[in-house]
Parts: sequence; structure tokens; C-alpha cells
Amino acid sequence: MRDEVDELIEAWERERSDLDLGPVSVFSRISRLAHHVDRARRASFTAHGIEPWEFDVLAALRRAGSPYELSPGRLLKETLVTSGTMTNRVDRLVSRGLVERHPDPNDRRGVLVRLTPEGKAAVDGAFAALLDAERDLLTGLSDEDRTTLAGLLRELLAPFAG
Amino acid sequence: MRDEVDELIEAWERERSDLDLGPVSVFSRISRLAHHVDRARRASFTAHGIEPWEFDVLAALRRAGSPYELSPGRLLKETLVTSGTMTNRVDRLVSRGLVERHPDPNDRRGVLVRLTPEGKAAVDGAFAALLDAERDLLTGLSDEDRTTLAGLLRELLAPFAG
DNA sequence: CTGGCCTATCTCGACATCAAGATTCTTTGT
DNA sequence: ACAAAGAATCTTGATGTCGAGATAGGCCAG
Repeated sequence: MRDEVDELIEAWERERSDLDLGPVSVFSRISRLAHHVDRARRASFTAHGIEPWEFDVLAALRRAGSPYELSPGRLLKETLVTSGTMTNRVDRLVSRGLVERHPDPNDRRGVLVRLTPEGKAAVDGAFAALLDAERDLLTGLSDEDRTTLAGLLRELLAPFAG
Repeated sequence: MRDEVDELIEAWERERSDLDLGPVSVFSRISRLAHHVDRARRASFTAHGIEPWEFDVLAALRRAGSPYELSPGRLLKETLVTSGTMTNRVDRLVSRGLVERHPDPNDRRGVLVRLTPEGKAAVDGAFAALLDAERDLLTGLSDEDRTTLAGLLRELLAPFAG
């Protein structure tokens, strides 16, 4: 079976047969998959009235466990965005009533962002929908393949740790 | 070996042990890798004076082979962006002298975007740098692992074909 | 050869992101 | 104590993208 990336590589091969295109077979597919998965995520979430960027923040708070609160700085690390972006995101989530901002009792510079009950309900519904959609995308792979794939991806990701 | 996604999954497990989190082990890693690879791409390209979005367009034209020209519509399919975005990208590439716009001789609605010699030189240099950077990221994997990984990713990507 | 539909491209406004800098508070060394 | 360095958050301006709609040309049936 040939896919769009195989065609991409063949096209490069025709033009630049001097290059080793091995990396393309992995990274181009990863980028494309990420793009498609983003679209699938958006579709799953809109049914629950939230945007992907909202989910990312709400999910980080949800995972933290009761009382569902984290500092903006911690949210940066969880979501891989910059501080200006996070300020903006929290502002909008506050105005939608999905999170609240509270002063950090232990550090007067700091703030804690806390999930409201509405926010918790929204993220739980959206997460279930996301898992269903992602499971559909995995139907072509056996459980063993899925485990192998996850393992190889983990090795690729390892150098970025920290 | 545990990575950040294993921790992510464990955190969800603690909060929602009722859910099957298998899909997360794959898709979360794909999204994170895509994010990291984007940053690596940007770093490779800035040394050659171009941006990732510029590379995407120039590379599509370069792959097409001499005379290195494609319609904007074809470029949309190659780069997965919308038409408004492509118009904007081509505008900026024209103003940088990396591509030229020519009327399509066979369809008066249409336009052909053609790589200039400067554009060709830029994309060839940037592509070599990109391959080097990506090869570095693959050093943790054997050739066999890399092939296995590419094959599994191809299967995941298959449903999106067309 | 003409009306209706389709296709290719561009225009425009809204929006989310980033990077750098400003602000406020904390920590450390003397 | 105090000054300097560091940390947490927010502000601002520039930028790139999307999506819907506009424009212009092509295609085909009657």
C-alpha cells in the first residue's frame, strides 16, 4: 500500500536522488497525522461546545485532581504554550465561567486557576468524545501494533524530555 | 522508561479509571512530536533565511521538477492549508523574489506559481539542513525500528487518504 | 449561443499565537 | 536590613491562519 508520503518521497527521489530521505518517512507522517488529528479533535469538541485550546487547559486542571487547580506557570508546561497565550486563554475561560482565578495563598506574585463545576462537566464530556473518535482512528491497528507504535513514539520523544 | 505521556496517562487513570486510555498513548505522542519537530524545523530553516511556511510552498514546487511550477490549487493540496492562506503565502514569496506568478496559458482563471533560481537555491539548502536535523532525532532508533514505525504510521494515515 | 452551475483564485475580518518587555513579588548573599 | 538576581504573571504589537464570501472564467445542456 502506498500513501501520500510515499508519493512525496518518490517525488523527492526523482529530483534529489543524492539525499537520504529516510527521516521523511517518519516525520512527514507525524506532521500530517497531527494535522488530521487536530481536525478530528475539533470536531469531537464542538459537539460539546468547547474549542481544542479550551480543552487543553481544562484537561490539565481536571487531571490534577480535586480541587482542580494549577498555577498558570504549571499550565504552560502542561500545554506547551507561551505565557502570553495562557493569560489570554485563562481570561476567556473565566469569561465563559469554566475556570476561576484565585490568588495563591503561598506566593503573592502567583495565581491559581481552578476548574468550576461547569468546566469539569465540559471537559469530562469532551474527553469521552475525544477518546471515542481516536479509537475509531486506531481500528486499523491490532492491540499489539498499537503498543509497538506507542513504544517507538516514546523513544522518539525521549530526547525532548525536560 | 517512562515519558511525559506515560505520566499524563497515569494522571488520567487516577482520575478516570473508567476510561480506556489506549488511544492517548499514540495520539498524544504524535501531537507532541509534531510540536517539537516544528521547532526543530524552524531552527534548521532560519540558518537558511526561510520560515517553515515558506519551505512548505517552495518544497512543493521543487518536488514538481522543472520548470518548478504548480497552480495555487495544487499547492493547497500539497500543503494542507486554505486558499486564503496560500494567496497570502504566495504574495509574500513573490515579494521576497523566491517565486513568480504567471497566468496559466490553458485556463484564464488560473495562475501558475513558479520557483525562481533564488527560491530553488533556498529550498535546496534548507532541505539538506532539515534532513540532517531530522536524522539526529532518529539516532535512538535502529533502521529496522524506523521502518516499522514508518509502516505503522502509514496505516494510521491511510483513512485520511483523498 | 445563452443561462445555470462549477471551478480557480483572491479579499476581508476575526482570531489565536508568539516573543519581548513590563510589573510585582520573592529569595539570596552580604 | 538591603540590594541584586530570579521568578510568576500580564501587556503589547506583529504575524499567520482560517472561513466565508466575492469575482471571474469555463463547461454543458437545451
